[in-house]
Amino acid sequence: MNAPAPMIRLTTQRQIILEELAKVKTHPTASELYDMVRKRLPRIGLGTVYRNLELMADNGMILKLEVGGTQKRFDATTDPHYHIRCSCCGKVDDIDVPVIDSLIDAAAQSCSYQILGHHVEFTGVCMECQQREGITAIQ
Amino acid sequence: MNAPAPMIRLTTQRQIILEELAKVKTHPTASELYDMVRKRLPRIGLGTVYRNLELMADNGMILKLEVGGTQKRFDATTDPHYHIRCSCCGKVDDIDVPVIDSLIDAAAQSCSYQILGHHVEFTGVCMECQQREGITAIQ
DNA sequence: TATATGACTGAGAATGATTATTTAACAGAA
DNA sequence: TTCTGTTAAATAATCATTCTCAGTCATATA
Repeated sequence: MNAPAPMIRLTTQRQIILEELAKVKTHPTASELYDMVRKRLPRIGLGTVYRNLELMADNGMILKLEVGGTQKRFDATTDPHYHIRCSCCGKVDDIDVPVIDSLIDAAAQSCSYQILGHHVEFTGVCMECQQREGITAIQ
Repeated sequence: MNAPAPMIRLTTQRQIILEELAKVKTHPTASELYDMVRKRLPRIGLGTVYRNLELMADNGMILKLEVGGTQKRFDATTDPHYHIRCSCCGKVDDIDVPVIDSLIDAAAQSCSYQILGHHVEFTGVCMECQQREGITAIQ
């Protein structure tokens, strides 16, 4: 159903984007990644980063996280896992809750969509934001 | 932790936005809602729709869905339920899969976040898009 | 080695969604 | 009424993302 992953060439830009993404445990946005990559390739364009992230996601080399918040985030770890997003600072972390494969079957039985996948996103307040809240006492 | 819902006045604009939202089973975006509301209030501004949707969501009167895709969507049904999004046309529907409350506990035990909630989003291809694909044999 | 071809890049313009700002109208209290 | 704060409409501004285009690079082939 989805396009069968047309092989792509691993250019310098793509390689470095991939390396920088794999280097971090966070799930950077395109522009965070742009900043990271620019330290090694100062002349790279933001468009190139966007274009190649999209391309690599289509190829299954990386994961595009379409979670809440205003920006898309990317993840070098492609095996299925869930995420938690801090509703305070927007940070996204992996969360070690077992993936429930049976959800797919349940979904398939209760609607006419052809199911492709699922994702669970938790929301919460990260440790840093909890502490910061504690100090300033609120909001 | 979250602000304790400052009561808001139910102005004509707010009432009509709410009515139009409740009227449909889909989960319209702000601009879809803007088009719907304009049939009854031709002079309403897009900003007003955005402002009031945000306000009503903060108040717990409606649900703001921060699901994948580029636009936020809104839902007049506030009790917990999951959604499925068509990866082809972007449409979002409710899905009748039982909500798994125990996920919250599992999450709480496996990370240091203070958990606030969770959401499951399925992706798939809706009936209309399946049929359209069948015809044009596709993509 | 020269050259043709197509994939790829960087720069910047364009787009689309959302938020902020400004000014005016309005509701309720004094 | 007059004051004060809330809300609305219009519009400008912002932000993320995508698009366009001219130039560059990799590869293959003559």
